[in-house]
Amino acid sequence: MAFEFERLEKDSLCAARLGILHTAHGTVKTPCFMPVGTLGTVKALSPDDIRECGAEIILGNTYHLFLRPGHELIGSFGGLHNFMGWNGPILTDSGGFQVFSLAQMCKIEESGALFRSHVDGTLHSLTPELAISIQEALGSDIMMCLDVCAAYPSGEPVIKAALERTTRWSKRCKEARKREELALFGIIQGGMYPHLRSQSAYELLELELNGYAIGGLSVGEPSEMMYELVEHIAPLVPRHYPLYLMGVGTPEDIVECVYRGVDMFDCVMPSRNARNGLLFTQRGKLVIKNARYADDHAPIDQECGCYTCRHFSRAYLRHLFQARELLVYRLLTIHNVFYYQSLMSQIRTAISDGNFLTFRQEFYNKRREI
RNA sequence: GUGGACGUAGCUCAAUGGUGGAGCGUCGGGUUGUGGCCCCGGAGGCUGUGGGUUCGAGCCCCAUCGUUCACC
Repeated sequence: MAFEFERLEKDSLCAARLGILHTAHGTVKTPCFMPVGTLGTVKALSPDDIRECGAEIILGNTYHLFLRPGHELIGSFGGLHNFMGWNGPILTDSGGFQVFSLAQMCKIEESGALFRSHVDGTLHSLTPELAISIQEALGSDIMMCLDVCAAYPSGEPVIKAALERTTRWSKRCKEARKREELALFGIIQGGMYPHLRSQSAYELLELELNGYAIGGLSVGEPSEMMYELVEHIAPLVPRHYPLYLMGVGTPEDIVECVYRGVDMFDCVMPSRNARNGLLFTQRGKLVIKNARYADDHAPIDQECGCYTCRHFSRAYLRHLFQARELLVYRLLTIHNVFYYQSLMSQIRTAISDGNFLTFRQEFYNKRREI
C-alpha cells in the first residue's frame, strides 16, 4: 500500500489540524508523537508495552543500526519490524544528525559524510545513496533524506551551504530510492534564518517528496526562537504534506508547535528522562529520586491511567530508582511514554471538538496549580 | 601475654610540622532527530580519647581505648 496523508479537520482559530498517516504497516493518527527506539528498541520497553502506552509509530536510527548490528543483518530478518517484533509503522532518521552530534570525527564532503564510529572508531562514509539503501533494508515505513545539520550558532554562509547541500543530497536520495511503497521525507534546514528556511522549503518542495520535516531546531536556541521559526516555516509547506518537527520536545513545545501546524514529533525526552528519574505529570515535572517521596504512598500522578500509576507508589519507585533495580527503567518509561501519548490524544480530541485554544489555555493553567 | 601496624566525612582512602582533600554515597539542579551515560552545585570533620613538645600538631612524644597481624 502506498503512503498517504489523509487530512481530516483543521481548527478554525489556529493552524492545528487532524490527519491520518496511511503506511505499509498501518495507520497513525496525527498530531502524533513517536517514541525514540534508536537501536531497535524503545529502551526498557517491549513492543507490547509500547502499544499499551498508546504509541502507534516509533522511530529507529539509520546511523546506530548501520553501525550495530548492521543493515544487512536486519535485512536478512526481513527488516526491522520482524527483527524487533514491532508490526506497527516505523520512521527512521537518516543519520545526518547523529553524524553531526555523535561521531568523534566528522568531515562533510559533497559525496557524503565521512566519520568515525562512536562504537569502535572505524571509519565510514555515509552517502545519500547509502542512507536510502540502509533504510530500505530496514524496511522503514517513512525514510528520511540524509541532511546536513549545522551547529548552533552558525553564520549565514555556513547555514546556506548546509541547506543547499541538503537539497542536492535529498535529490540523490530520491533518485536512489527503489521501494516506492516506503515514504520519503525531506528535511528543511536553514538554521535560525527565516529567508534561508524559505529557500530550503522551496527547493525541497520541488522534489515532491511524501512529507517534510523541520530539522536543525532544538539544538540549543531559545524556545521562543524555535516557535517563531516553526510559525514561519509551517505555512510554506502545502497542507496536503505531513509536517514533522524533528527532535522536539517538551510538552509545552509540542502544544505550541501543534498550534503552529506541526503534525509529527519525536524526542528522547520521555524515555531518557524516565531513566534519569524525571517524570511528566499534568501538573508539571516530578523528580522521583527526591527524598520527599521516600514515604509517599501516592502514584506518580493521581490522574494518570498508565500501568505504573495503577500499581505502584512513589515510595516504591523511588526505592527501585535508588537501588538501580532494572524494573524501574521499564516502569518509569511506561509512565512517561504514556503521558506523551495521552497528551497527543487530548490534543487530537481538542482539535476534533474545535476547542484547541481552550485546551491550550487549560494545559498551562493546570501547571500553575501546583 | 609479647611485639608490630593502623584509627581522618556515612564508606574506602589522601594530606614535608604551616588554611584537612578526593572517589563513592547522600541531598538538589540539568538533560530536546538516545550511550541506563554524563554534567553542575550543596551538605557533611573538635583528624578515637586524654596529656605533652612546639610560635604552630592529622603528622613528633607519653598514656589510654579500639581494630588488626605475627609470635607464644
